[in-house]
Amino acid sequence: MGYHCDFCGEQRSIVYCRSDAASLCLSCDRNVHSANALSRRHSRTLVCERCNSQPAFVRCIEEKISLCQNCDWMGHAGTNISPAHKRQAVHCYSGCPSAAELSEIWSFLLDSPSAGDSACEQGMGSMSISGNKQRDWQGPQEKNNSEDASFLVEADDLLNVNGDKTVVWMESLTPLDSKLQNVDLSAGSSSSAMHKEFLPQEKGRAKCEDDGLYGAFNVDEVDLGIENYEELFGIALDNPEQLFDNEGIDGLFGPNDMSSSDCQGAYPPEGSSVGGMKMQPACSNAASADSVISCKTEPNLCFMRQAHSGLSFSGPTGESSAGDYQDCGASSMLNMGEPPWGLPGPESSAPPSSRSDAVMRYREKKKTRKFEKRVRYATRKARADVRRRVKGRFVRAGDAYDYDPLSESRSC
DNA sequence: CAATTAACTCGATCCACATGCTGCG
DNA sequence: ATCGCAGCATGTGGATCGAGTTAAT
Repeated sequence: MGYHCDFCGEQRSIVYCRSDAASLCLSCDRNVHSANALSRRHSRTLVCERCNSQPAFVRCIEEKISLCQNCDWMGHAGTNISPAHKRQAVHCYSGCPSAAELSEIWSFLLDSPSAGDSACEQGMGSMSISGNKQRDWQGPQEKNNSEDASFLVEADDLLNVNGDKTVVWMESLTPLDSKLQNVDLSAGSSSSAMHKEFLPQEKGRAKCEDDGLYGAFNVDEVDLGIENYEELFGIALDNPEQLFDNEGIDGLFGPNDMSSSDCQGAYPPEGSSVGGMKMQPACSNAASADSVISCKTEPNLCFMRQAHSGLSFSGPTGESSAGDYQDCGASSMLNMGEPPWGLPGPESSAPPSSRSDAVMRYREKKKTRKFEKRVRYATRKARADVRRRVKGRFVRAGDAYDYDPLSESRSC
């Protein structure tokens, strides 16, 4: 994955789409994700400006750079150089927001050196939105959800509570207060204190409580034991293995990895919402079902703020291990309010065929999923890449070898 | 329907050695 | 507090093996 847009190959990549596993410039992002209703659901975020290969997780205000969790850790918590840098959560979005809306989401975007180049400005400029912008960038599913009074409080009601729609979905975008900004992100800092302090959803929760909206759903310290899943999801599985089978977990949490340390999220009942805010797992790293099942959770929920705009955000992951693959993009599936395999339930009117189709899609997705190996020391990798081998094993310098990565030749 | 076999998948293991890390003076 | 040094631990990729799973008979 490189510096340039995976689609056009010309512009600099700005956003990362997990569903497509692609880095895109803003122009292509809009083109690609406005193609159809499904692609509109893809959850995107900024691409890490350091490694250019991972979705950004935080924005370093001091350095004016968006970083994935690993780069953030390497650059901040992992060193003594700049642990005190103020950082701001980078949120995901879905749909097809306009340039203006994106700039509201990521106020720093236009100030960014990377985003400030002509190409990107051009990209943003091209993202003009027509009169009915809401329709333009709110996926049908979101609209359906919004229209479903049984699941979502009417968005306007929510707006009335807050008075200003901007407040609704921008509140968590404001820089964390100094105390929170300097949170220790060092590896292994998976303490509950960290999660509770750092995650903006806590802040959001507080606000919801203020609004009297949150009370309906309190998942503090939920133990995601097996028995709790049914409660949490409010569903009766016709086959419990659906849920605990990897397939099911994959479907629930999206196409990516979820390490046990990541799966701090508690997952509300399918399609549930709190005052118009849909819950979304803050992380969707791939996971063994076991790790998900066994993890004691912090209230690391990611609030999908689907206010009037229909734009959805998710907060940063509560991922604790820098070595894990990060994913701030939550499962768009969960967001869509429909389980991938079409769970039975009153809200699910999908025919049996679509259920099997969904299962097939997830099997395919699972097959093609790549578990990228993290290389900690590039120098060692470089050496290993050129080291001669015998049957895959390294050989002493000068010894006979049967494989030379450099020349692809055999000495014997 | 159960048992057997083949095909397939996937994780663990091995190797050498430069590099990174730690402790000590 | 800082620097240099020595010694140890680590990690890197490709091939292979074995256990487990799936499909076919």
